[in-house]
Amino acid sequence: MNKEKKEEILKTPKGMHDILPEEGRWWDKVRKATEKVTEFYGFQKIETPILEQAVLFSRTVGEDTDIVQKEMYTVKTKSGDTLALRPEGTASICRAYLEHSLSKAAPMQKFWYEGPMFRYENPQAGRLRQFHQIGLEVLGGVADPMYDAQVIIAMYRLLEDLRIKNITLRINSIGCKVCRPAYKRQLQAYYKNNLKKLCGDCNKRYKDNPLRLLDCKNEKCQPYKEDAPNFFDKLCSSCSTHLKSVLEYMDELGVPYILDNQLVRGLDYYSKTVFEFYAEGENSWALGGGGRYDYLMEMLGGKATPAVGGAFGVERIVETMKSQGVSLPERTPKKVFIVHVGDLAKKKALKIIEELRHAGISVTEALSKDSLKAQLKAADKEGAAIALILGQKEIFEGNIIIRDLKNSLQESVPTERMVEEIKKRLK
RNA sequence: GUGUCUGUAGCUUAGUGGUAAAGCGCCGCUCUGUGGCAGCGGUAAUGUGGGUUCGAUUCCCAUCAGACACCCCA
Repeated sequence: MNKEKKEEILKTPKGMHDILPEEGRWWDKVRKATEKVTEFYGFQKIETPILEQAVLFSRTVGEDTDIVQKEMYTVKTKSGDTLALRPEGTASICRAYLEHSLSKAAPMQKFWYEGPMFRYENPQAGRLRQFHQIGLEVLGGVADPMYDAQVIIAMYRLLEDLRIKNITLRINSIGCKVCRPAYKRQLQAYYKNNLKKLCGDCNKRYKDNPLRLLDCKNEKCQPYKEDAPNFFDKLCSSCSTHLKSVLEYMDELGVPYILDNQLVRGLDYYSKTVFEFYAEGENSWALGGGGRYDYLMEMLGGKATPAVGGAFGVERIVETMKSQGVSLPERTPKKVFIVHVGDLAKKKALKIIEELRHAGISVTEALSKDSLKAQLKAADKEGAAIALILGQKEIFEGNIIIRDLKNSLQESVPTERMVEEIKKRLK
């Protein structure tokens, strides 16, 4: 194969990465912590396909959002369906919930998921084309702010368990279909006369998504933000009490938060509570976020169903753990290493490995090396405690040498007593 | 989609318009059935394509990839 061809083939697609064993240890840590937290708070694991009907996302995430318009990977199947690599998890969970009529099983259910998500963007810090999310969802029941609080607390505890420091929680309410449109109009009315003085992005926002006007970082636009109508004052009474009780729960649980009226989430399906987690002073991007989405099921043609959830970016969590100096547990070396001398012993060694497996003793080897020296060196590097040495002489006598690698003492024992002797020494 | 910077062994980094260095790693030898230490040796690289030049890893252009930022988001 010529060189250029090879260069092309041996490359992950842009913005997508292999997770090599060393990196994978961080992921394992996150996974284990997630399993513990979700189990404790009663979330059940759910897995959905990575590909879904593209319309599932355009309906829910929003036809006009960047995620759908510019960032979705779509695939035409041979039968003419348009599928999409999922850009997020919530829509799939809701689809499954409706498809299998899960609402009939219990009034309220909690699910969690993990897996790769895909967005076609330019990669940069904390942003990839294939990234992984861990998400929690509470579906059904009533739109009780307690559930908002539970999702938040579970996510908060996960970050704590992972020893992430300076966790900042930002909360806001983006209202409901009663107060949000009214607020949007007021905002537009307020900005209307100043459009010429605003940046180009804000002019677009004015039309498509007025809420984001408050999000602009352009200097030109800052002066106008101060006097803009505040959503807190314009929330309807239902939204306003909902937000208040979520905050009360946070106070009750001792979770610090910042009430951030500039927090606006980019997905259409949110209503009322929205929140994001940051590792303050570490990165500009959020570790995760979420909110309430009481209208999502209806968007999919189902019955109106209260729902709230949130998701973390696994890569972002791992990055933060690394930069904050979170430690990884020491690798636990295999205790027993088998060494052979000569071809006959090599064959016999394979059999001994099986014997040890039956006895529940895990063992490593470097049977590809032939010299005794090289094998012992490898044993040392593995950090093994015991080396089993098997050569012509031992096979002939029906023995095996058990060598203690710490103090270099060794003893030849009959093979029948091998397991027993190893167990004695490992204690 | 836009902008800025970067691309040298497996990893971390030197360096030069004229034979491309080192540390770590890996393999081996010193030590022919006994590891850790040490000494010695070996392994392996200028992302890709083009241009300028007698000669390019170095300069120029393109491209790809990466980093960072905008946009947006996990």
